[in-house]
Amino acid sequence: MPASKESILTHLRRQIITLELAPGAMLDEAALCAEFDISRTPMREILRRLDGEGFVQVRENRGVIVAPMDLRSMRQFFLTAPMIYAAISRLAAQNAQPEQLDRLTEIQNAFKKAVASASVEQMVYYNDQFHYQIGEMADNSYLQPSLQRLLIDHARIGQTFWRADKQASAHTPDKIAEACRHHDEMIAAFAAGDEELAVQLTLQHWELSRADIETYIHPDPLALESLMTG
Amino acid sequence: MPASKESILTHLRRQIITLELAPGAMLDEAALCAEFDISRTPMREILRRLDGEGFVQVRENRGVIVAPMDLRSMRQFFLTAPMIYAAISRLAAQNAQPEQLDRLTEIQNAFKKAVASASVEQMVYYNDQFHYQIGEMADNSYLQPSLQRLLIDHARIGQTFWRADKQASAHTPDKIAEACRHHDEMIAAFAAGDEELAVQLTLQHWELSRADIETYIHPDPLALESLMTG
DNA sequence: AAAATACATATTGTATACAAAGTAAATCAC
DNA sequence: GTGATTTACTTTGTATACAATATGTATTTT
Repeated sequence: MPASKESILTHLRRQIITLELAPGAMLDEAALCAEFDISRTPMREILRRLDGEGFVQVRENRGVIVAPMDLRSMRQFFLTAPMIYAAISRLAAQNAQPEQLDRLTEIQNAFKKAVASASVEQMVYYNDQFHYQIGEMADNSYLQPSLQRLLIDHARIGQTFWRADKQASAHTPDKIAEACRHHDEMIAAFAAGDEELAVQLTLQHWELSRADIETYIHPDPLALESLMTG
Repeated sequence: MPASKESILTHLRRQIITLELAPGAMLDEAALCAEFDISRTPMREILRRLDGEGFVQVRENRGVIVAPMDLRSMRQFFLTAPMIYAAISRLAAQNAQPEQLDRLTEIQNAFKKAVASASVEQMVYYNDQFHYQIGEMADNSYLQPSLQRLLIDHARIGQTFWRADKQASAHTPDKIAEACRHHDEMIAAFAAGDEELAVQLTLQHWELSRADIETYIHPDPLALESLMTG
């Protein structure tokens, strides 16, 4: 029985944001057709749609690759993310519908389960879903495409965030627990329609993630020095 | 001889932003195939790509329509456009490459010709190209998709801007001439790398357009009153 | 032996036939 | 006459065969 196109899209998106499919990796059309038991035509349509969403790049006559992650775009990411996230959160606080808040809570519960079971892939996935759902609540078709692109790279760049915590020592505050708390508080802010609080929490949440990524990119200089003098 | 896919894409994009293809209009796959002399497979690929770019909507089993323009999204447009335009302009001032500035000047020259010949469609098209090129100069893959969606609707909503001027009386300042001057000044600001000036000009440019659209949506109340009392 | 060309192979793009889904019209029941 | 159901038809989606393009290998040339 062939898989539905929607399920294949979801599956591939998930593989890409969890780095199961590496940035820049070649996607073999024929292999994917065999894997999901569909013919080339619908599979090609799926790949073009993923291209439109920013997950892959379709290159004329030269196959499809997972969207690459160069350091050059990193700078633009740090510049753009807080701006869009803040704008989206403000709109979400203005426009959130009850059913959407229920869905957000559902996702957050799934996220908490992932944290409890220490499953990095699940954490990455449900965290992404959480922020995607906030985008849905913002209900702004102009900002959504940018948000989606930011979330793809945020999930991939921030991968270390969820992994690194395993090594957290007793005196280090638990980043994941803090991120999780942010989520809960954000849900409350959206439900209350408190724009300012929602934006403030979003920026705190961003800062937590940003700082972690930065230290990963620019490791503690002392550690570097000890390597050189040791 | 069949048309190239790229030329078909350009052609359809242009028809959509100039309103030659009305928002919500059904696109007949078979008719398009015949018109451009290609088979369904590549035409379908073109339509899905236009969907990814926000020009059309592909609805499962129910055909393709030109992206609709509802009043609901209008509000989001007014909210989002200045924010994205300003951010894009700032980045363009930071990152503009000489060849990109040359291209921008070329487009502006074409735009001026369109103004001189009073061709509304050409004005709409080259104005769109002008702002799209600024997006290229900003060199930010995260913001670009949002900009593109804004430009599609800006071109369509703002259509009146270029048309209405024909009726401008002697005492009304010429909006089109002013918009054209903005363009020239923006090019200079980008070339000089003057971020603040670029942003300021962009917001002025936006305000000119915004005010025009607003008066079109909310016509002079006195005129309305005279209709009721007359 | 190194570079360049030509050939073989694999992969991507296109056309078309077939299947499935949706739409509209006509018939039938009430 | 109105509403529901069936049937014909149109449109969309999928599979597959064929064409064009790219890639890698072997052969030739210098």
